[in-house]
Amino acid sequence: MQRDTRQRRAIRRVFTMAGRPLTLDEILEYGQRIVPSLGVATVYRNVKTLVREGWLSRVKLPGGGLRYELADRPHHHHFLCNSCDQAFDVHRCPDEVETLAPDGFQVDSHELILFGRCAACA
Amino acid sequence: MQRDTRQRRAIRRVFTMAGRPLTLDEILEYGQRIVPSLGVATVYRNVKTLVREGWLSRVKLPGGGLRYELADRPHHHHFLCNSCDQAFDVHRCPDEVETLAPDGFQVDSHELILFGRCAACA
DNA sequence: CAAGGGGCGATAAACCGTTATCATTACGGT
DNA sequence: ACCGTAATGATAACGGTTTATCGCCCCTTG
Repeated sequence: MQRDTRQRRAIRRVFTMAGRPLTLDEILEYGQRIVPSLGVATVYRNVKTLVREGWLSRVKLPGGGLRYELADRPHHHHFLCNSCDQAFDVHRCPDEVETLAPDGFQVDSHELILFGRCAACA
Repeated sequence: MQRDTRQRRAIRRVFTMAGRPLTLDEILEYGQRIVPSLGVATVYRNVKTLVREGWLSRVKLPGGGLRYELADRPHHHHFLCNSCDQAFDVHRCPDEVETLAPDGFQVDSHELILFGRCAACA
């Protein structure tokens, strides 16, 4: 049976407060501010579980490891800061993206990534 | 001084024939059809050199390792097949991409990736 | 509140892509 | 063709991320 531990609650809280995709290091760092003893293995375990439950989703952005975000967000894209390496949500999307593929190619989904400097770094 | 070896020529030929971004495994596989003795280290070494020379450029797509493509290509994007994991070029680009970022965010570049099934897999 | 067992966390170990090592090969200038 | 030396290739080593291990803790149920 699934237990409701302090660590698990902390990880969930980190995501609802962050509002942007997080790397495992970020989850660990922010989570330790709530539960200082939080360990790496626990983060990996819970993130994996939360993904399986459909509460989190994997965000594959270039450079470094995977990131994770709340799964219930509507369609959006991402901005990746070249300076601090943080990822942010971009809530607008160019139209007609599906039509860009070559003939015979079937588009299921798409990802648009903007690179640059975030508001804090610019 | 830079020598013109069979291996180096093979790797260059692989790229001019492929016309799409290649992973290191793909370079190795295709290269070995030209020079069967071709080894991993040689591929890594030459790819690194070719990138430094500006002949190849790194393509960072989600999932797995880096890919490489000819550097002299005009602005374009990529299609990633969910079935065979091959990457292809997409020569069209949505307009006004730079304007999608939130206020205060400075956009330097962007990458659009279409996911789906390529013509061969569909 | 007591007890059972799932979860935690420190650590070790597996994993994967990349780089270093080094004896051997072969390119290119003479 | 010869020779010096850069390049090759099999392998070991590396670094970073992810997973397995296992004794202890603490959440849950009765």
